[in-house]
Amino acid sequence: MIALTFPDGARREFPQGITGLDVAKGISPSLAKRTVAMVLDGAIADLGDPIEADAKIEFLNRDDPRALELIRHDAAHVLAEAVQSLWPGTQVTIGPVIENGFYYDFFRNEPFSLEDFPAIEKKMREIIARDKPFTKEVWSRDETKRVFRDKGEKFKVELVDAIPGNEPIKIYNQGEWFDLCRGPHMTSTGKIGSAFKLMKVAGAYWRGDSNNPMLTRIYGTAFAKQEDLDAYVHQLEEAEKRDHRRLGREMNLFHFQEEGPGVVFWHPKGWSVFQSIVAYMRRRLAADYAEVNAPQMLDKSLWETSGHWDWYRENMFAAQSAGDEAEDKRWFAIKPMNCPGHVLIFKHGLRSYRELPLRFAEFGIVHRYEPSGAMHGLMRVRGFTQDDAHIFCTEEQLAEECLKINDLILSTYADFGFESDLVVKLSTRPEKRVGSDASWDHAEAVMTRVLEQIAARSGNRIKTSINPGEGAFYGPKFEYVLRDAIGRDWQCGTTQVDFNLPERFGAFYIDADGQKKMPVMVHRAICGSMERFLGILIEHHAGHFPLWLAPVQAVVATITADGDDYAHEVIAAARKRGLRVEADLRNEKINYKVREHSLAKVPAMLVVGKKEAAERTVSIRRLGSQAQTVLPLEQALAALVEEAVPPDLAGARKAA
RNA sequence: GCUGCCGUAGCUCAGUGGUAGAGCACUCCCUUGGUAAGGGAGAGGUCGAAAGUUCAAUCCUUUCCGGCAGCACCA
Repeated sequence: MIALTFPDGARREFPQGITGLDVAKGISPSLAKRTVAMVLDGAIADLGDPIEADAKIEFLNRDDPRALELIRHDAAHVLAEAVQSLWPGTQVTIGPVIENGFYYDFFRNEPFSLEDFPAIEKKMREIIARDKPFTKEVWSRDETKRVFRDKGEKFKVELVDAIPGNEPIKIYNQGEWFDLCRGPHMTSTGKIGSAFKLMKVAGAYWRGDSNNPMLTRIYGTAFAKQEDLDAYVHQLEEAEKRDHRRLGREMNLFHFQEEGPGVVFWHPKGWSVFQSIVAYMRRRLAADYAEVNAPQMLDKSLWETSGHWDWYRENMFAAQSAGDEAEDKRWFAIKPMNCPGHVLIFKHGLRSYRELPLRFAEFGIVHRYEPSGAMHGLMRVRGFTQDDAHIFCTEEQLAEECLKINDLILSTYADFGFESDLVVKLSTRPEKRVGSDASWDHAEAVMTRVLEQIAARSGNRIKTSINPGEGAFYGPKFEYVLRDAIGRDWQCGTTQVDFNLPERFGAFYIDADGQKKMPVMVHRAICGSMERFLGILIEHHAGHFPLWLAPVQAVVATITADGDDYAHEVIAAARKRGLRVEADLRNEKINYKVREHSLAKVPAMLVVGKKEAAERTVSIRRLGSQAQTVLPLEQALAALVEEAVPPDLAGARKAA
């Protein structure tokens, strides 16, 4: 006999090997009917599994959040069956559940297209309506391979070989169709319900390796209830509305064009926001960093010294004199990183231990030849500005410097409105790397300790994790990940410890004992790429920038031409106070103007007509609100000026 | 880079084997209107580039360039 503990705390004995289904039936037939799976000691299992030992048991119905994964996984199986029944000869591979749904990868000479979706969905509905039970069998390895080989499913045969020897080979049947699968599944296909949808089709490499054949992947999603599916589809539409590429065009911030793949044409308004961010960063750095500027192009030999020519050449641009007659035809590499330049600045002249830590910051523009398929608006470009810095310090100063950087990064994110759901990840030594194991051991030990301190200092508000093998080739790194308003994660900041570059360049300082010593070098970025960070901000705010960032903070719009003189006065007064304002004195109705500036996402409209001119007031309409507030001019401007103070200055003022 | 899809006016998109259209934006005119589109007229395109098929190509074919989705990549 075994003892099962139920969620209400009740404990009952059952014969060993009883199935979850029989336990449920014993309680009530209706429970058995609505249960799709069970949870044994916290792990989801097939309801038909025999229970062999004492456990806590819980029955899941399909509305339980934990069942969502099962619904999606089952839907993936049904998708595969539907595809194979519509296109016999198509090979099935894998079909896992992912964050917002599921996918299934197929091998077929003719790829699928969106036009195939209605037919596939129809077939899926048929299979679900049949409501065949999912039944599990355990097969022998050889048997499994033989069956799949006979069916021409060579990918499945490979999968069987990849299953560790001690694990059973499980086959799930759903009527006639079956699939190799780890499980668990619900009791029958009918439990999937009708709230599913195929989303898109794309290529994907077999087992994620670009040397392998390309498969066709069909993405889908499924929910317990139709309204959940509708809400999800709606959320996707919302995400599309805040796509920074669309907003960048609509708000006239920047553009791209064919002649410059992956490089940004910044328009006046976009550049204004960009410069507001840079100005903010400069203020934050003023106390501790010295800003420098290293050359854009340097002789190839320097990149050989740094190791980039060997390690990073595929991603670099190179340039030489364009003149046919030019004598000097040597190659210059356009910098993909700022670090070598900063090492050279450090190396210029003798450095004393008294100067350390020495912190060089640069808003350096780097160019990287990114794979064409990687480029994506501002998020992934070939030319971008880093808020980069390199810190040269002693071994003893290293941990303290990392913590100092941590404080700077976290407080910066907070100022931009990213305060919760921050994660710091430590990436450790990769397979391809430079430096001795001893120095990696040491660096990782220091950074592991710092990581613990980061978590502790934040009162465990900051989550931490480890990315094994994801470090840079020259050292371990911290990656700072923030979450935007619609729940997407972005890795922005990074702190990297480097014991490679100082050595390659022979950088040293004179220590207190008069001896040469090699400094430790720390690379760090906060926003990462300013372009990308701005892209994130656009999507985070859906284009509704806070006043301190908005390129045009207010538009002064007249009702009729009678207001023109006063409007000029208002604009002059606002500009005098440092506000970025524009005039709209066009011969258009106020409705038209309101609509246009609302679409352009101008935070404030100051409407002036006869009345306002006579009373020396303005009628304020804020973006996103229909309400109008009439205030005396001075008062209105003072409020806007106050609101437009950047968060660091506002914070400093409050502290004072 | 790989797979698939796409490329027509500044933007969003129709369209045809016989060298092009709409709406918005733009310019001008009328209108001076109190908080999300007043009316009229005009201007604007080597139909991504090159080669091929054809009497004839924006349309069919090939290659290249660029973009989108996903994969791989993100040092």
